[in-house]
Amino acid sequence: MLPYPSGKLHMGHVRNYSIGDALARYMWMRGYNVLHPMGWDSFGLPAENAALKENRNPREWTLGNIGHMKVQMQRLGFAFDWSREVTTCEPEYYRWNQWFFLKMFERGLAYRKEALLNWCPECATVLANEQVVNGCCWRHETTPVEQRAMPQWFLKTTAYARELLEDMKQLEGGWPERVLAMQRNWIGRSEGAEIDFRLEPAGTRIRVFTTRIDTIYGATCIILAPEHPLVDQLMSTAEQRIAVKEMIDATARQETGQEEKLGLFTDCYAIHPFSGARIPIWIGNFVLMGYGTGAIMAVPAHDERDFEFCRAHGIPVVPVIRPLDGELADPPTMKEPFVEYGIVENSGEWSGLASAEARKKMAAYASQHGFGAAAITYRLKDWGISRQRYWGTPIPIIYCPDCGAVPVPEKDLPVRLPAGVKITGEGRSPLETVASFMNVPCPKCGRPARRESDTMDTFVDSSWYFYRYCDARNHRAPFDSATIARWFPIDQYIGGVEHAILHLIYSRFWTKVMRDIALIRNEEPVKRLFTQGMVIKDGAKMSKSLGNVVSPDDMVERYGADSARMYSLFAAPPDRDLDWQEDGVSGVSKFLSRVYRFVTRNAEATSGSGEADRDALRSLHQTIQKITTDFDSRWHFNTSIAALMELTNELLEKEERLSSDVRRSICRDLTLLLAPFAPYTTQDLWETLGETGPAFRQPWPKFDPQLAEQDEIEIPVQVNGKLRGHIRVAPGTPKEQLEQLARENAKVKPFLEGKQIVKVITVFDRLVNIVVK
RNA sequence: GCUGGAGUGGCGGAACUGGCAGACGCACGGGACUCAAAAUCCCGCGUUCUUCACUGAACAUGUGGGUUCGACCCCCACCUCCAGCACCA
Repeated sequence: MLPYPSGKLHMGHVRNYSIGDALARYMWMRGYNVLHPMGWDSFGLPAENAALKENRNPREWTLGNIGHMKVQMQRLGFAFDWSREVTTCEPEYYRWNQWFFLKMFERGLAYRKEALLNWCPECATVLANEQVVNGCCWRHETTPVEQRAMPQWFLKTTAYARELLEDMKQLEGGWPERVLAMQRNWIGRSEGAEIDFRLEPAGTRIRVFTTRIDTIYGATCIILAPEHPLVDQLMSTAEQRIAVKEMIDATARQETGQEEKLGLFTDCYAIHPFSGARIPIWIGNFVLMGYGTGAIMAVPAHDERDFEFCRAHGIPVVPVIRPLDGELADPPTMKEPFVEYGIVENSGEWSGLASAEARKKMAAYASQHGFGAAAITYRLKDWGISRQRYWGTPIPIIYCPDCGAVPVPEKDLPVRLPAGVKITGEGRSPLETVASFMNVPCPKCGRPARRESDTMDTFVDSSWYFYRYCDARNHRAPFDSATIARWFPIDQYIGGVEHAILHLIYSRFWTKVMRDIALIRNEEPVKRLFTQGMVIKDGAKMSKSLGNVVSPDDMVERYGADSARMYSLFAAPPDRDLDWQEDGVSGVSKFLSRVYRFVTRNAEATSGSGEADRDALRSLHQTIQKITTDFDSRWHFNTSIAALMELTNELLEKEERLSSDVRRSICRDLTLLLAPFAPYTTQDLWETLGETGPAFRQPWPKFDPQLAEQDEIEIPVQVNGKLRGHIRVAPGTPKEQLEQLARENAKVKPFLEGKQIVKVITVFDRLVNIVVK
């Protein structure tokens, strides 16, 4: 066995794949043709960092790892079509990643700019936003990340912000509400207005974004983010600049949730565009450069943060919104701002209007007079895809001293990763040190130029791997459009909720871009999404970074692949978190052994009375119905498996009294019912039964309602809603008769004596409830 | 604070459309087989009371109300836990 780091594939993955695999097998048995792309994370951070530590060539190492992971998955018996496997770390996949990048570059959807990046001094590398936890590196929880300014490539996801948000309507019902909520929140649309304040006396405009233009007469100062471009101009002395720098540093040191609102006065003033008043310009650390315009108008009377800031720095509070059921607040006695809508007051000609109306009219006025307009702002930011890493798709750009950033011509794709690169861990892109890679002639003018040394984020790979899977060996295009039209959008996607705002936004974005370049016609990649719960171990999510993983290999060793897989489905419904308690696996293992023994000893002709045949067949068909329903509607595989256990228990009890023919036919159906969950056991049994071919390609057992029908049912009898007895009747017994039998029942009678029967509620075939007084 | 979700035995969980609460499994206790152990099989297993016993009763689905013949399920208020976002103007 190859060596590999702790649990590359762990029970969290196994659970995820077991759900998809069970469903795929079931769909096959129901006669569907199923394409089943499986993604797994085998590239990127953990692999590269581990390699870095051991100072080995990441390519060999990672490929070995992928190979091992594949072995693990094959050992676990996932019915994935390996011939279509998409390996995203091969030059052919790079080619198409680069091809997409060039298409986006042509359309202005890929651009380069200087940006602040998260930097972990411990790892000596950059981190993506999502890898920063509480201001620290996710791998070094006590090491705060630093910010480093670096030029980097962005994909313009913001160009699709509106569409990504609006198209979520198409996903409603098919996607879990919490994922939609997270995406809505992440995209963060807010409707308001942008307003220009003139700087006095220079006349430079400061643009602010507000959702509450109706409160603008209450604006008592302007606050700029410390990183705002105007700050340099307004804070011209050395002391002032040092003060700004200190503010930025102090803010960086603060812990999340305990921020203090720091402020600096600029000694400058701006002119209020509505009232003409002269208001001071401040710098505040709570104003974010990354949202809106990086500058706000502070309305302390009607915004909590502004209130806190202005009170702390002695800036006046001017109430201009009157509550619908109250009076305009009195500044000296105000304890908190009034943040709701109300009636506008002290606002010139706008006084007396309702907030909602004032918002519209004031924005229109600003627009007419050229100092503002209604505006919509999104929280979503463009996707920074540059990584200073060896392992990834090289960004196909060449920097020429004369021509600037020149895209690599399509005919020269793919740009391959050079071999034999030493990973130094110094935090610069490893490719930078490879002269043969870096130095190339400019594609435009032919003079010496240098390649881009960064590689792409691995989320680029996962954004479209499932498209490629449908046509994995295509060398002329990323995939064939007609093939995609046949398979897309994906009917059912299954994954962890941790992808809600990463992979699942990126792949939606990628789909929209591909649609716009006429490669595909579907607008969304995934019609229905299922998010399985996490696997919890020792109170925390099972994950590589936390090191609390349970290796599937150990489980396979001890209980077998089928038991490990089945337990991951049995222990909890798939959408709920699963607390990993290893003790439970033995129960599933015992169950499989019982089935195995039952089927193998009944595979050949046996003898038996046959008096229990009817009952056994009834239970079998009730089970078929139950599992079929579970698959078709709600995927509660835990109850499906429980039903199979119940059936097996009953069959073992009745075994002696079953005829040979019935035993054999039940063995056949039982084996098939187990096929989606326990592939190895099933296949073994299938062959033991003298059958050939894969069990999971057999037709799913057919439910026969006549065989499932009960001859006699037990109906509960209640008195005043309390259970007092049961009556046994044939199904379909008329209500009158049920009522009669209920009254005469020996258990029930004592509760009726001396009482007056008010009424009797009889639910056909279900229940009788006698109401007495 | 906002958003989404969850609270049922010692534990994981079941109860599908408002109709027998605790399926199935784990753990535990008792027994059979065995020199012994493992494996396997059988029985018991919410709490309290009641009966010598068979049995029977009351109370139980986070808390408090409500609707209903009947509520784990629907409505109102609250508590706790988990997850995500969080100075978003």
